Amino acid sequence: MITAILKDAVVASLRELYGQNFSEKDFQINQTKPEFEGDYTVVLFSLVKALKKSPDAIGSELGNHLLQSKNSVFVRFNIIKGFLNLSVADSYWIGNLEKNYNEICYGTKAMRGEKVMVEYSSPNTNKPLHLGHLRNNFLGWSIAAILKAAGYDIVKTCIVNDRGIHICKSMIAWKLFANGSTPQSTSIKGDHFVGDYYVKFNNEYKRQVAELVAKGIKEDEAEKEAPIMKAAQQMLVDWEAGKPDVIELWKSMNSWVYAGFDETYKRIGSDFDKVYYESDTYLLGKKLVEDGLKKKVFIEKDDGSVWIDLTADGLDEKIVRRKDGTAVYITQDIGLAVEKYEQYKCSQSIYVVGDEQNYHFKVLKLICQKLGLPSADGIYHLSYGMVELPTGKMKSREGTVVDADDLVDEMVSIAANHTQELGKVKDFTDEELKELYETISLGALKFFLLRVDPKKKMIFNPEESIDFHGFTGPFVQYTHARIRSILRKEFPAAGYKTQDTGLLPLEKELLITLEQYGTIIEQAAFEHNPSVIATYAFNLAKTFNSFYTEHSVTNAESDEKKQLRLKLCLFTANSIQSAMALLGVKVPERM
RNA sequence: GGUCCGGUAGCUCAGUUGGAUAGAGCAUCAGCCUUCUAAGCUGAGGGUCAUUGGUUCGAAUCCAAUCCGGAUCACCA
Repeated sequence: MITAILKDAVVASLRELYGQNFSEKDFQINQTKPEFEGDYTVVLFSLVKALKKSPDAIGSELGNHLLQSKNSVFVRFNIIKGFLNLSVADSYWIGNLEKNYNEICYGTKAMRGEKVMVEYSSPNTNKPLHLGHLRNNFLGWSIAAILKAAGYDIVKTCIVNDRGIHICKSMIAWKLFANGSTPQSTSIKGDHFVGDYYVKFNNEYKRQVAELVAKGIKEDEAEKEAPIMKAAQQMLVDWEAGKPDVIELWKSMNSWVYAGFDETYKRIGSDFDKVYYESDTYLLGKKLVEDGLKKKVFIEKDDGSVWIDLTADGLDEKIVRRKDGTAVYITQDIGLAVEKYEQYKCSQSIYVVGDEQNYHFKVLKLICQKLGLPSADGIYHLSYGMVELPTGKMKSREGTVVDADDLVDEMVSIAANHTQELGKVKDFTDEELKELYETISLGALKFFLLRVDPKKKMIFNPEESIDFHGFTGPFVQYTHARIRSILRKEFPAAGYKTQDTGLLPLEKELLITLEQYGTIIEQAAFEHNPSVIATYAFNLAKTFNSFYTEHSVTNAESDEKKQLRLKLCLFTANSIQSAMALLGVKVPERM
């Protein structure tokens, strides 16, 4: 890659010129700003002190030396105010084109034999998926794809929170209000069906609390005493005791939810290599508490509860076992971390979980380290910000949650309307149209959620539907479709070797952008950040569109140019397709 | 209160191992379809990078203080 070549060349030149050893970190390489001549720039200021020379003197000596070095790919240079601007030979860019224009794996790294686990999605089984889950799912899936492209073996997992008081609430409400109805009998998608009973529980609960308060009972007292809440708590006890009718109801309600989730997962493209269920894992970690006590990492208090003191690390005391001997959330996670490690031996274990749990994962990693677990150092919390509405956080109690299925449906219908208005695919069959609408609408949605830095919370305004113009998925998809349209007319001729005939500015700009793809994948993988890929795909499409309006491909000035541009088209289309695939976005042949 | 994260154009976001005149998209305005798909292209306007001070050749970027917003600090998960 050119930036790596340049860095090495500068280090070598500095050594030969001045007899001093510098490293890549002692100077900076930038892409040259468009208003100056050149392709890449060496910033000279940082070398001034060590060399005791003016930036201009270093620049001219370094520039000349770089040009004269053996096999140099640099052909010209100029120095402006301490910046050494270098021009790269056209033959370099054309060489990269020739080598990779139809290389499907372009930009990806060789497998390095290292396994990484990505846990994402992790839903509760008492309500359907919402917009926040979509961000989680798209992020997790994309990070897995990016790391795979960067040469890691990937294990995708999901932990299903299928037990606890939340699911008991849905179960109680179903028993009280459903009269035996089911998703089948009501034709409601299973996860929504169960979610509706969760809502019914809360409504009834609120009513009962209000009733008790009206009778003169204090509010916090009423919240504990409401019969429906007591029933839910009793149900949790019965569940843990394995009471057959409770278990049976729990199984069937969960199975309804899974059927609903599967439908959504299939539609949005989420998949997992291994699914863990909390009902299987919630007892894990108890043995580790014993070990921790022996190692004196944990301390037992008088009431029998077990704690870890993390105040020395700037955190608080944290409970790891209740006084009744039961495990808490963090204990399960310690246990599951060990189980995962024993099963897969991954060197890194990524948890895609919202930033509200930053503290939890800090504690988790620290405890695992103190216990000396081999899995500890590989724990990485990929923390992402909440998706908020312009009015603030989404709240299920206030009915401001954006439902995932509804949102996808709405996007599909917008995509359908828009496509029909444009009328470019009138010859498509119904089947093809349906597929196209899914491709465009999910492309818009995924791109929208992934183009923002995961760490940052983001605002979604349901009033303004997600755009199809500008920095969006459909923009990139459209560019791809346009290119494929050219390639259907004509394809690069076999065995035609492109000559170095002088590249036009837009041709070169496109080649430079294409050359950066490998570096971009590395960066996205290193940062665990799909937005790097989204930005790149957009820039590539934008650059191509400028080229496209300025220069004709099939009616190029010469055969020579036509072949060059056909290869450029194929190279760009392949790269767009590949980059978008890393985001989980498909690109259509026509739209 | 402790800890952590954020504040960049009217809106949504890039840019933060310190580098050239702070960039995109949307929205607004002005142009471009007899030529490979106008979901496109070209251009214009729009900024006290929250505030103040410091570090230095150079600060949106680093440091300190302040203001504003958010998360978290459960014998919930």
